Amino acid sequence: MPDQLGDLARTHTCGALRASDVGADVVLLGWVHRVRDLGGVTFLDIRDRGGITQLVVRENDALMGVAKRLRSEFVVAARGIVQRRSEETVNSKLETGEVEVLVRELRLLNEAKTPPFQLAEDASVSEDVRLRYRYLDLRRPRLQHNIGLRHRTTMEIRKYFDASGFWEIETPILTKSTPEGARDYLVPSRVHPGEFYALPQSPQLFKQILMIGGADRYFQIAKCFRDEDLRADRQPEFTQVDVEVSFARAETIFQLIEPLMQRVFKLIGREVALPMRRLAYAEALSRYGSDKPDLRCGLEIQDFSEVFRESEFRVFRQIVAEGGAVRGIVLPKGNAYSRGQLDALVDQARQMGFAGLVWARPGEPPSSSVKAIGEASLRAAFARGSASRDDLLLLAAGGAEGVSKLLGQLRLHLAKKDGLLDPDRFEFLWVTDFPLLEYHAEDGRWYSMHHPFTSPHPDDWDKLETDPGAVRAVAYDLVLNGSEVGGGSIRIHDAALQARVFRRLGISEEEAKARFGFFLEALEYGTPPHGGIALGLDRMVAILAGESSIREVMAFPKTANAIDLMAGAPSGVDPRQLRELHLKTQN
RNA sequence: GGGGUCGUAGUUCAGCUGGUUAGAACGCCGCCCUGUCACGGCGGAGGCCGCGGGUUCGAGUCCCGUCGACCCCGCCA
Repeated sequence: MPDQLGDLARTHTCGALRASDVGADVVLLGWVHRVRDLGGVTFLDIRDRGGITQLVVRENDALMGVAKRLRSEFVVAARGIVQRRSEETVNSKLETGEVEVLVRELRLLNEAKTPPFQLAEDASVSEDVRLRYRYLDLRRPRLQHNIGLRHRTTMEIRKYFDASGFWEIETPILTKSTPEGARDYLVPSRVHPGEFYALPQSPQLFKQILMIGGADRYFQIAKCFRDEDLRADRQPEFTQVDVEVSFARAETIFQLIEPLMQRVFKLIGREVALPMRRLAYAEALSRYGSDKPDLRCGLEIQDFSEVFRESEFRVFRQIVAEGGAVRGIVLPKGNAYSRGQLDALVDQARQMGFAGLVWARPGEPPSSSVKAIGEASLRAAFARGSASRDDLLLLAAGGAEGVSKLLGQLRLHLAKKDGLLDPDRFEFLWVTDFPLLEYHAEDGRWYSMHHPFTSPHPDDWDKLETDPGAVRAVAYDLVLNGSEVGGGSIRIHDAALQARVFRRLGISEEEAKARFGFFLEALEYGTPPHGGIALGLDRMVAILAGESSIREVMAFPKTANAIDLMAGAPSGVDPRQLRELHLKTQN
């Protein structure tokens, strides 16, 4: 039978006591972190969210019997007197290490089974075990820190938006399926046989309708759901800081979000320099081979097409003649790469999808493999790329965009390998002027790159019908260290333009009405110009915490197979539940 | 859907080219210990080597399949 709390009320957390508290009669409550039983005296480290404090239980004390029973992770209440430790016994590793509590009263509030992994050590434990026993992992310093940081981040965000005149408004979790975009999670309706709610992929339409409803400035820390495959930075349910502003231009959003980032990064003691850099999508792609470039390293992609237009190297010449491109990266100090490392790199490139990767070292005569290129062309290429004797030139050829994207991957690979991505640097970037549409050859139609409510750039409206691929959107992503941490746009507020975009997407009037009718109708009742952004809270906090997976900043994440190892979700359900929901499963 | 890494004690790992009784550390259990703080000392328990099949005189080790965790591609308006 465990003891009850009785009249014991916490006076301090386990991280609070200092030399100035000596003599105080205190009550501490927490878990047994570690027991050091020396026979005549027993030291107990007890732990709560605040830290660790050493308790002392001495012989001849009636309490010794209780102390001897204690094991790791038992829950205890201790009342005692704070005493100063002698100089030799001060523990500088503990915040409370100058003092200890001489126990006068000790209650065993609960026993605990031996944990499947040690909490007191910062030992490495495989992730499935951590997830299965998430409540234990949550007691360990890493998650305590990350979850606390997440709280401070959301508080900072709330304070910021409140001070900026925003209202936090909740939007429905049970909503309507809008099958464009990611796969929906569906919720069957009991009351309406054969009909379904969908969980929101984002509160997109609701926040726009809030603008129509005069909310003017809205934000929400919103759970979103997407039934797609997972990654280190993607979970089926995740949290967006969702923002929408009436009468906003893109500039309004940038100037709103930049100081927010500044405030948030102050939480980890970092100054963010403003304004942030901006890069048009097309430039990001050609210079970095990515729409979310990591700017912590240089390694820009350069174009060498002109060098090879007249070259004696047939392969490159032909690709350029056919409208392709020869592009490459100059790797500083790359001359140090051994032949074996270069072979491995070429191999790696093949796996990434490169048809071929040519390397050449300015510092030495051309190896047999690059002789075909010709000395003159090589010299011209080195000059074009300003490659010095210590450098390494890497070249690939093909369709311009494809080659850039592959080189973008290679760039990151090289940067990681050579340790060029300083984890302690934070490079923000706005990527702007995304294309409005992208063509999918499989079904021969255009799709919205962002979503169908994104405003086309006013200068490009007339190309909607004639040259859809060239239409820019007033859309922007916030990129941090190569991670997309936010994305947004100015929306279409004119029903006629919205209809035109739907037509371009091949969505008939009836179809549009069936899917978004409520929204299109609302659009006709005096919609103010508006726009906004959604920030990926999980990714943001992961970066703040220095974690490479968002699972480390979520209290209860799912595995890569979308399973909750602790709760055991998903699971089968009672046949009666299915009947009530008018559902039958196959097989 | 595809590719890769990994799966051995509660945990983290070692286990060679296939060869006696599968090891270590930490944890766990018992005894001893009055100033420890990763306490220490002595003793002990603990293994479906993920699962199924195959090759072999013999499989933790080789092969095939399968399941699970992680990473990547596809997917993620």
